[in-house]
Amino acid sequence: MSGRDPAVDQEAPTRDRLIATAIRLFGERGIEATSMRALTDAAGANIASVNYHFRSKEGLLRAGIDRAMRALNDERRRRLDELEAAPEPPSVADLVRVFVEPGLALASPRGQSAAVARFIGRVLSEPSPRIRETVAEQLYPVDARFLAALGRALPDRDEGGIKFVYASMVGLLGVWQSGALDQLNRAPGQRVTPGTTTADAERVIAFITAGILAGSR
Amino acid sequence: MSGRDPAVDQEAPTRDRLIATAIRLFGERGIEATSMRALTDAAGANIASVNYHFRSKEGLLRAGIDRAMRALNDERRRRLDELEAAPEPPSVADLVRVFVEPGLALASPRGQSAAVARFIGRVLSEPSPRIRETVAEQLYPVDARFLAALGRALPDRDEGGIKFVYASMVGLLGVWQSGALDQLNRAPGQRVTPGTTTADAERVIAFITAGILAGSR
DNA sequence: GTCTATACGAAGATAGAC
DNA sequence: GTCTATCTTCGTATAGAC
Repeated sequence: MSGRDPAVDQEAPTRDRLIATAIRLFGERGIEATSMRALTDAAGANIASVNYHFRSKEGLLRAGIDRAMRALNDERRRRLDELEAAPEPPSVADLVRVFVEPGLALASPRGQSAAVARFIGRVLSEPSPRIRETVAEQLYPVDARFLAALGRALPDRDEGGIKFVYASMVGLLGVWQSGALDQLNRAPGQRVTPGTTTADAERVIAFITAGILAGSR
Repeated sequence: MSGRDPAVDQEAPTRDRLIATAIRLFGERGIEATSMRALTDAAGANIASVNYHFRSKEGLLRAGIDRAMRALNDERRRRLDELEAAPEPPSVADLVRVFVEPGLALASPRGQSAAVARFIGRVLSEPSPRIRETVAEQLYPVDARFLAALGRALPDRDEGGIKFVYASMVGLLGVWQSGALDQLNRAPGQRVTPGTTTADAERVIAFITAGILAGSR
């Protein structure tokens, strides 16, 4: 494992190169499977730079979560603002679309979108309580707004019911983002199908919308 | 970390004690977070016994997946047999129930059910290709039967559509089994709510059933 | 303020004695 | 089958150069 990652801007400061490389490699290979030596090598940085800038591998991971999820959640908030500026209140289908689309069609300046999406999907399924805490902190401002909007769109549900359907949406989106199901239903040894395409977005939105609406009619 | 796990039968052979302890500790603490030294200590075995019986930590994990998922999938197949013995063909709701209920209400002789469910949820979100392969092998015989049954219940869908809804069901169940969403929507610092209860099973079934049926009407 | 060379303890894996 | 000793690689810490 030697040589730099050509997708990383070598002119950027070390700190930024480390975060960009972390999102890419954690997304592509997995977090545990990526050693700090391979990561700093790909970023063109010294092994000790991680400790200097982030204190630990987990600190670098948190910085990656911050960067990747902040952009995503800013976009979600922006689109929710638009939706709520309209005269009629948003439907459940509208809310699901606004939450899911930015996740499935991540726009990234350096074309890292697939790796970023996988990174977020992986982070959402991390068992470590500290990572979960970081994710929850990033998601909390968005959580609050979507839960309120869902509550208005589904006045017959209690708080537990709203939280349940919101968590199901977040979880299912994370599953698709992580590509965890790409290997499902293959005969043993058969090769893996590509991954979620943007064409699948409509199916994901339809599935989640119907799931949320279940029981209201 | 010293002392044996009281829940593990000390009379059982070393190999079985290791598998039982692995399912329990991997489920409770996470796979990466469980060291082989701590695991063998809890199982009352020597550190080298893992290498002898399973060649590696991953080999032990695979044995745990085999044991935990085989019981689950046997139960699914048994209930699917019952369903298909009836005169009228099973509905989508029936199929979802048969697949989801054994996952959410795992019956275990030693009351390890919660740990087993979390173990399976974690395994389903493992990024390692070799673990995914093992899971896919275990799931494949069940996959084939459920996909066929879903195809019969939804004659208007093509193969891709059937695979999509099946994968969504597997993924969403895994999310709930892993408890990954317990921490969602808490103010930062707030304590974590318990976990999925059996009472939630009906909501999960309703959500998935509606999601699968979306687009057929 | 940044970055590098180097060292330390713990992890998983393994060889060979018993 | 089981155990001790040992190997490599991991994440992390520190001293000091620029």
